[in-house]
Amino acid sequence: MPELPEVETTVRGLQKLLVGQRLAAVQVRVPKLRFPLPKSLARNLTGATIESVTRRAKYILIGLDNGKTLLVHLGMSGRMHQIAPMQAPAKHDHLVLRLANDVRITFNDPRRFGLLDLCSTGTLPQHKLLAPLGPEPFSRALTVAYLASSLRGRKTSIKQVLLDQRVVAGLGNIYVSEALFWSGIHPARAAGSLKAAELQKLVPAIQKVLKASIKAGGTSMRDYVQADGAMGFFQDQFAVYDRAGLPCPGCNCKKSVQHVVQGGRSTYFCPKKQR
DNA sequence: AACAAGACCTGCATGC
DNA sequence: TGCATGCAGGTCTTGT
Repeated sequence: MPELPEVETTVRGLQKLLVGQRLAAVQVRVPKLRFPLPKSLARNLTGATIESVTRRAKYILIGLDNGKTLLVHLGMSGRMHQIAPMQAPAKHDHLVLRLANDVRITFNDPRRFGLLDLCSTGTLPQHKLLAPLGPEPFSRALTVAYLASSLRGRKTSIKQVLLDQRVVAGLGNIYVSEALFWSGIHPARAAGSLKAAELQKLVPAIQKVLKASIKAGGTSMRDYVQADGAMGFFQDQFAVYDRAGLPCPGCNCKKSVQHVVQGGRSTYFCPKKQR
């Protein structure tokens, strides 16, 4: 589920709830997510005070005053949000954090593709999962020149290459379809065949789509909610994603949006506007 | 090195 | 009603 906008929205919500608070109790309910949880997780978290909540790609980074950082990835179906103080843990609440002020935060993930890990804050950049990540979409490092050199010679479709977190960090299946639509690029084009003029449209299109979604609180299709439990509303602004057979913005014809499968994943596009 | 396919999970919608 | 099937916002691992 969660791509950059959903993770960013979650981070912003968690910042308000967590920063400056001490972790009074940490309950690990299901120890096996994508990887087995570190055995020392609860021990290292309990009693620590949260100094920061930030994001790198689709990872949530929770910085503690004991020199450790909790790394959270939401996988396909994960969420982190507040639950009522007396409420019993729900199914798939794998980790429950109780703060000294009695606020409780759960990590809930039915499919368990998510992960939790603990890392020394000082060596965070070298973490095995963070080190290979490409530039953040809103950073100066994401330039037309960078993309041109990353895509050069690649025969894989631009759709699949943009899902590669080593190329650009944070895009997922929804926002790649949306960004390609707004840049007028056909998703099946070989990545290496894109012209500089097209990359010049792609970079701002990526930023525009992500920014609009963050503003809408992310996309809520089935699982996702913000940290305070509220839904996101970007699904109401989809140009093409999940809209097979419907008109795209700017096409007069009904049925302009096509659905194809690339690398086993759904892609949506308008064959009239995307070449 | 680049690329494709398989693997990991649960839940839900669909169709028989 | 039950059951089988396919699909879902991710990404690591394995094999060609």
